[in-house]
Amino acid sequence: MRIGQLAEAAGTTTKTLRFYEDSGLLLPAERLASGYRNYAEDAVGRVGFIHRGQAAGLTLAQIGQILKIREHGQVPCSHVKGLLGERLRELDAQITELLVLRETISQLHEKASEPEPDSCSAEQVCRYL
Amino acid sequence: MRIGQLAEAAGTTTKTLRFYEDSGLLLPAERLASGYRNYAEDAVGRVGFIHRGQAAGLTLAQIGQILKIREHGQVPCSHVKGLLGERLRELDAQITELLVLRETISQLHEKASEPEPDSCSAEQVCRYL
DNA sequence: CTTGACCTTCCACTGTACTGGAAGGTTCAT
DNA sequence: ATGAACCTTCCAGTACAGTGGAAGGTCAAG
Repeated sequence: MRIGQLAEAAGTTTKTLRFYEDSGLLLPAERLASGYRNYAEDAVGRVGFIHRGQAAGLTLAQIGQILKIREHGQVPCSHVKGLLGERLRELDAQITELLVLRETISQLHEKASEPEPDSCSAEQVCRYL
Repeated sequence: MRIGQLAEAAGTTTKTLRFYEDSGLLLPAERLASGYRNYAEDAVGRVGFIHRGQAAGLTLAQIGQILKIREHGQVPCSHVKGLLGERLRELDAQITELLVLRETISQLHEKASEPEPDSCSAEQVCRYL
């Protein structure tokens, strides 16, 4: 199948597929006499794997690592487990941080809603921040 | 004060201060005969305001808007309130999204921890994703 | 008079995941 | 034979908030 058909089947664009090849996520495809890329059926699965990895919050670099391990004939299970655990810890930290920030902003927002519409002093930029 | 002293006093770098000037967040400073920037004392407060804005999750562009309003002699209170409200809604959406993602990854991670260390099929890249 | 710390401008690069567009080649239907 | 739809490569740009470095000017101390 040509690149446009793969893009259609995998739910992405030809631009993105070429970008994935440049990034080492897709192996360089076989070429037709015309120079067109000619993909095997399993390419759809590979792109699907990339999408599932992204949905799990992995970066393309991390997904690339998993793919490389698989290409070397090894099973990436434990590596994947490590990545997922790492991602989980990052997420927890990120969520905590955002909750703290939400609290801060919520307080500032309430303060800014108080009925005191005059007298911003000239020296400071804004008494709410 | 020269740029290095302002950077020291405000807890940032000279690079960043010049970048702020280029971005319109700091007004072009007065120059000494040597060409060196010569800042007034209140510049420290202005940089502090930028930092507080960032701590509240505003972008430099949004902080720049507030500063511009102030420069035009107006009070930015209601604008700031609007920005904070907007930021609050964005944060809530972001937090919700991350919690969903956390749940997804948590499940994948548990699945990857199950005691079934053999039999990754050859067709798929990894049975955990 | 030179060394070192400081300053100036300008250009390019960082990371992430693409996206846009130009210039040209291929394939197929009409 | 010509037009549309597809493909190729390569270069550049997006958003964000800076950071790195080169080439050169300034200032005080030794």
